Amino acid sequence: MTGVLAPSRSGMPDCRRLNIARGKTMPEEIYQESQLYKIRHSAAHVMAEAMLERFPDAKIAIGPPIEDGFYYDFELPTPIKDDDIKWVEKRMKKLLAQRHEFNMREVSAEEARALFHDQPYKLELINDLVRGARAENGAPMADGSDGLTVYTQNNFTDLCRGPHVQSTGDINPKAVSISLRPPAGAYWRGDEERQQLTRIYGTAWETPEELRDYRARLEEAIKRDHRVLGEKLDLFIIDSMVGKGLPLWLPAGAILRDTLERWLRDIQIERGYLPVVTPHLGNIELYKTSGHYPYYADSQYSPIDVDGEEFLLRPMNCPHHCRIYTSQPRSYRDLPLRYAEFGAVYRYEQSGELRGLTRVRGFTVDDAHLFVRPDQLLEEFKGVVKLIQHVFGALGMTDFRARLGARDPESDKYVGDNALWEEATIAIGEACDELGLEYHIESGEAAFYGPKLDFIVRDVLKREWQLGTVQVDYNLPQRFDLEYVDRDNERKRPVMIHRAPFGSLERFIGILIEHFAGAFPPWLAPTQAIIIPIRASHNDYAREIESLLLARGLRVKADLQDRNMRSKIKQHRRLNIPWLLIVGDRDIEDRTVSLRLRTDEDLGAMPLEAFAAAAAANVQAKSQEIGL
RNA sequence: GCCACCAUAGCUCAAUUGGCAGAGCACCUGUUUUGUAAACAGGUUGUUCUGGGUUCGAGUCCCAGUGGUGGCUCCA
Repeated sequence: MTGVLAPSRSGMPDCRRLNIARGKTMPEEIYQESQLYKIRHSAAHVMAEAMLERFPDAKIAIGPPIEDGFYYDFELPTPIKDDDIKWVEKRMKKLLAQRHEFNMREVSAEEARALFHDQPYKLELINDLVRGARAENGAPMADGSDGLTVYTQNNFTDLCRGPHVQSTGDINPKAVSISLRPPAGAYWRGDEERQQLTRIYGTAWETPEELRDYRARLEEAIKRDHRVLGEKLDLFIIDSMVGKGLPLWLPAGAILRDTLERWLRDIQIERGYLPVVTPHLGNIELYKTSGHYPYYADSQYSPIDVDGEEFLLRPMNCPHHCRIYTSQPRSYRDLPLRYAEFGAVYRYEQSGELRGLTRVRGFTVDDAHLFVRPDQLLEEFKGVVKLIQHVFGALGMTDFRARLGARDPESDKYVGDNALWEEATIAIGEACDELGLEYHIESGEAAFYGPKLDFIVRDVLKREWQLGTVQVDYNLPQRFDLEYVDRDNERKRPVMIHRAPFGSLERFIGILIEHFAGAFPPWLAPTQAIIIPIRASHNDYAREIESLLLARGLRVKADLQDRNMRSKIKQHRRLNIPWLLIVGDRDIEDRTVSLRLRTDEDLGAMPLEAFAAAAAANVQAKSQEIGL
């Protein structure tokens, strides 16, 4: 399997641009050929027409279809209000019902400029198209200098390559909405330095039923949002007095986190990793030496003065690990050295970027740095990829994409020798090929010091998040002057591999909560079983079971509250506890537990010892099933 | 950081044109002793995010700040 060149997320300024990268289940090419695509593209034009009626002085930018809908960007003379949106939506539906035809016309650059003489964004696009500018993915933005086309429906003409539906009558007004998502600011051409426009999002489907389903899917998604479940299941809070982006782990969440941490730590020890522990601060010289200091200027906190020396709250762990490497002379026989640490790091993130557990200001990287000889690079890299595949696989997380982040040849933000970059990029591709891992290459997604392989998943609202990552680095070994003495007694430079299978505990758990919709497999469930006595007279037996199961290493609790059994069942069902053990007279007599699963399946009475053994085996096996 | 929106009890939400701050769940007390999705009765719970302003009177209107949501940019 070879990598395919995929478009970068930004910089395709024509109106066919898709701003959300698509998963492999819905190939972009197929979408672009679909009727739905034409409907959404056309709906965007109709929305623009209605917007221009509401805001005659608005300047129009671009309006492409996206996943689940479309948007159009405008420069507005006044801020848009909810009433404006309502008006535009109503007007839009009327225009759709009027069955206006979409007419395509080829125009010369001259004509196009005349048509859009008062539309600066269109003029900029025309100039780029005429110059034969290429999008970042290398695709021509127009077929040739005279290939400009415009589409007109009713009183609105847009510079556009199409395709469109025949007539607005092909779009069901009841399958269109622009009020599901609020308007957003969006920079012209995705460039923070340029004008911020107002983006109006819409959604359009072939039938009203599809729109209804889409709304229902959104509502379902909210229910499994990790922030909603985090509160419902008492996993974590983010407290405004502690600070935004600084999550506090509650006991249940801390158990989940600790379970994952211990699991990965054990796997790593089996694979020859060595634990290290390093502090959360470091002298600023450390980061100047590593070269992170200027590169991370925007994302690190102000230095802390300690007796006249400056210290940084660390934004990454690698420099500390490099200093451990240099603390002793190293032989070729020592390599590879794999230093692992669950290392807390702190990064300044703009307030608007913060989000639940998936984007925070203090997080823990399940970090490791592998110091390897060049001849070990490929094998070690493969070992790391296998480890990540194992981690994802064990959790049933199959819905990810792998991205090979290569350097952007246009940019000068990278350090290091071109030949080494080339070599490392090829090595990563080879490793993936040998492991049968499907991936695609994206230029501009590399770290500043080297190419990387990232594992990317989508959350419930289809946003993409980078989790696991493996990065090859020739730069830090040089900056820290890392060496080993080779077989021939020559001092040589090792290569570094940075890797984090989870990426960060915070983000990973956020995604994991959504992946399981809060119903964790028993080995991860904060409470694995709850024992519910039917009457207070059964409390002693419940306590006895509790001790017995605790002694078997299970996380269980006897619910001795003075309330009836049915209300306890309801309460614990809500918390997604995998196993409910109901005990009454019959159970005491037979030394059984009556097992009810959180799926509401009633498995009936089961000998206590049999349950204990089966539950322990289930947890031991990290089973995804809760049936015993 | 930027654009738009939002903020009422622990949670989910009410409160007419500016006119006594409420309900359900949770929690507490009592009664009830229950075999698989909410027993009954009573009770507690508020700086209506904060600070100003307008008004006879502000949860409601205005300004500023804080926090949150959706998006952009950025990112583990």
